[in-house]
Amino acid sequence: MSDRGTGQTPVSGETLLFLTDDQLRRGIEAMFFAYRGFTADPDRILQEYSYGRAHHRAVHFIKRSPGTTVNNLLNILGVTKQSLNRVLRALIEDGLVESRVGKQDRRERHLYLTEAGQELEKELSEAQRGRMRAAYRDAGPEAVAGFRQVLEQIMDPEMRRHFQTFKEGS
Amino acid sequence: MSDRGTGQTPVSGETLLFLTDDQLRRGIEAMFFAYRGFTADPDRILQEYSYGRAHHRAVHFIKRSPGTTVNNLLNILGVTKQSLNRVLRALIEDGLVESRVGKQDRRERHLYLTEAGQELEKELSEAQRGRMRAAYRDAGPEAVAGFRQVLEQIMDPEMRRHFQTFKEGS
DNA sequence: CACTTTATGTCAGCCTTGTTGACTTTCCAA
DNA sequence: TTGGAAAGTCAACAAGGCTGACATAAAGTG
Repeated sequence: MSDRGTGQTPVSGETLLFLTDDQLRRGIEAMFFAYRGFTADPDRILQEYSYGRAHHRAVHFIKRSPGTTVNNLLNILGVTKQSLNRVLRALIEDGLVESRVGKQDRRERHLYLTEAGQELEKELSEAQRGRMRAAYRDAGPEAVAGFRQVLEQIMDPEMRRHFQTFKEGS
Repeated sequence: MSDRGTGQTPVSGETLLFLTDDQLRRGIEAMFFAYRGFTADPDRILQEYSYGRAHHRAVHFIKRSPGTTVNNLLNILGVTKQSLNRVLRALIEDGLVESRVGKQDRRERHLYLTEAGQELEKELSEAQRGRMRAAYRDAGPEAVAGFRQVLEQIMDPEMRRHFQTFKEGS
């Protein structure tokens, strides 16, 4: 151990070794490689339907919060309305998503998955969950708790808010 | 299948509750939101230089393995040579990366960061490490161990090979 | 009622970063 | 000497980000 990297200085306690630049770099690379795996299975399925990750994200969060408004989705996904609209238009035209005018506020559009949309969502999420389930099982419950804990800390506060909102809500 | 279709059904042992569809969904969303945070700081810096994430990735792995070949980088990054070439060309033209003809095999190009390249890399990685360090510190060493363990399981076997190669190498 | 704000949609155009395909040059190795 | 691997280039294209401008309808406000 000793040095490693450039910015190493002796640390006070041995317990802080996990904060060295080298450990952090490994964490960064783990995130990079893991994210590729994380998206690989849905990506393959999406290709068959000529959709992309953007469609997957929209479908996922509509499934998660049926009746969500366009604006809400915009905030969660962190893209422009033009970008999201392109994706939603395709999903609506293809009959996967239904857009209903709001009852209280008729300016709003509430988004729902159709039967076909539910099916695609199921196919995508089952593929993605399959990999996650295997990873969780191999790593064990304590590792999973740590995994979730660190991920939550990595988020921007605003994203964390979205994440935690989902946690409680339903 | 029994459970984990749509909702929750009793599982065999209480320890398996972390494998429910809902827990998996939370993990999936955590990955999504965390990855956004993970890339946010470097993205901001890159914008100032009119570079993108692709440039960051190239710079990161050249820093990690100085003298690596284009082909090696291609395998790690998982993109086409045309795509990587565009990025490398820009970095070379801007004087951040140096491409040296191989001595044994003169077809190969070995890639190195120049002084300027080192500087950009440092700026980017310090920003990214800063967030990771804070997350690690808040979560603690045991959580970090779990985090890394799960991420490694999520990777494709080939990516895991790359990741582990880096782990040992140097 | 008039005015403003909000939610949404849409058009046009731009950028990055990925793709495929075709082709060339270099040069190692059988 | 010839085949093929490594690298680079050119062209064309697509997804999915972005900005800016503008339209519409509905809600809110004075």
